[in-house]
Amino acid sequence: MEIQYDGNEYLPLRDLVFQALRQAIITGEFSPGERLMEIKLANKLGVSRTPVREAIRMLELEGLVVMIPRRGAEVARITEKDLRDALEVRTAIEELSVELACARIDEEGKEKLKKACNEFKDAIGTKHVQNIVDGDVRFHDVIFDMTRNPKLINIAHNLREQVYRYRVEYVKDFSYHDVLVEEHYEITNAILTNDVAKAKEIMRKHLTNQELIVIKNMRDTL
Amino acid sequence: MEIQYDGNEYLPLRDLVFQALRQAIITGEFSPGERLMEIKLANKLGVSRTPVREAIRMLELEGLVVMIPRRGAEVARITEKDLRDALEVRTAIEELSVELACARIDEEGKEKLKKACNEFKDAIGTKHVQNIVDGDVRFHDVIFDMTRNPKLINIAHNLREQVYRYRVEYVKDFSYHDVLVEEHYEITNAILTNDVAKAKEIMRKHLTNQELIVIKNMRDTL
DNA sequence: TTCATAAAGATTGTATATAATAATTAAATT
DNA sequence: AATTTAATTATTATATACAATCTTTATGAA
Repeated sequence: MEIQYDGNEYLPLRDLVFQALRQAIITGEFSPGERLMEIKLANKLGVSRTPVREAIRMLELEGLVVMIPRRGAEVARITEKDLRDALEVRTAIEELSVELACARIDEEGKEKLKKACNEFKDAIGTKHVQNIVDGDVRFHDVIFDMTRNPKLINIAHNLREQVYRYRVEYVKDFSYHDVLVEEHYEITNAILTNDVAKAKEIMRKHLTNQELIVIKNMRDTL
Repeated sequence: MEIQYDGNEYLPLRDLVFQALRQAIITGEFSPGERLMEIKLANKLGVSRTPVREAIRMLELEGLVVMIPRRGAEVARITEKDLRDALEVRTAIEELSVELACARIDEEGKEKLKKACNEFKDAIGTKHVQNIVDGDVRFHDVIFDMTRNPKLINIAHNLREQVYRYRVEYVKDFSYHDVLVEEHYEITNAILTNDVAKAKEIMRKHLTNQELIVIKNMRDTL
């Protein structure tokens, strides 16, 4: 875990700490249930307790840590129900997203979508988990961006974060890779041809598939 | 604005400050664009800057304040686009809610729903704005609760907060009151008879109506 | 007057200090 | 040995102190 200074822009330490801690949590560097102790983290990151505390407050609202009064923060333990709940909402958000994307897409959006779809296929080709996850994130992000609705984007990102750890597990199972690519292409074509109903239908199928597999993987892991 | 100690439970100051500030923002005690200065708030509430700062961090993630680096926090200015964006997502969330409510309702839920629906009618009868707003909140909360999905509930509450100020304005216009009561009854009946399609349809209409009127009111206010 | 510049003050950002509470260990008692 | 109690340590919660930056006011020159 390390603080990343990004470019020349000014960013308060709390934001850098927040990003560092978030990254560590969603990638699994911190295990669920693990306590986040301020002094330890502050020393590790080379800052004082103040920015660490503020970052933890932010992670709490993101749902990535839970606070126990007078005891501190610990990494949120994700239950199967939590996963189902998040995916239930996420499905509705992603369906809305493709609907809005169909309505608001422009030429630039079409190019970006095709590009992201092809790049995901390439990422699958590398058989490298992080590449694949990143490619998937970027594909869905292109669709989110086309909604031009920052609040929607915010919620979608937050829901993704909450299940990120288990989605990575999912991608490790190579047997689903071809289906994933196929579904992305179908979604892309439906949006490009403005077939709203089909786009929503496939997106729903895409996420339902994921849900089943992710939850199965989760059970196996435990 | 005042800190409210709630019962015997222990709650950190930051949470009390957070609730006090949130209340002040959504009720309009603080105007959009107004700066939130730490020392001033700390003195007003009789605490130090630390819990105030932490509360502001939380409000930032809720979208109720925006941070300008090295300048501090100010109450979020809500544009017409912000309202549209929030209501766009809220519609999808509320449609999902009635769908899930239909699937997961039990006897206790049915009673609660009928009760909330009747109490909303009574609240309208009082012609008292705060009563009406509270009654409306409780009605929709009963539906949210029936989803048994805490993440959905969280998101729904957050979206409500972001437009609360303007919804109050909306309720002040008495000419829509009868329609509101009628729509609540229709939604209630559709859920009780498990008519998912109708419940979703009316909920969508209910929110679209609101959107139009709230935005009209907003334009008039400015 | 108007603009530019400098000084003063106000405010946030970060660090540290103190207080209150929780967790752990050691001691004492049964 | 097991259990309770006391003492110690660790940790969070809150308050304050200091540093960096922004804002405002005052001053001077064109």
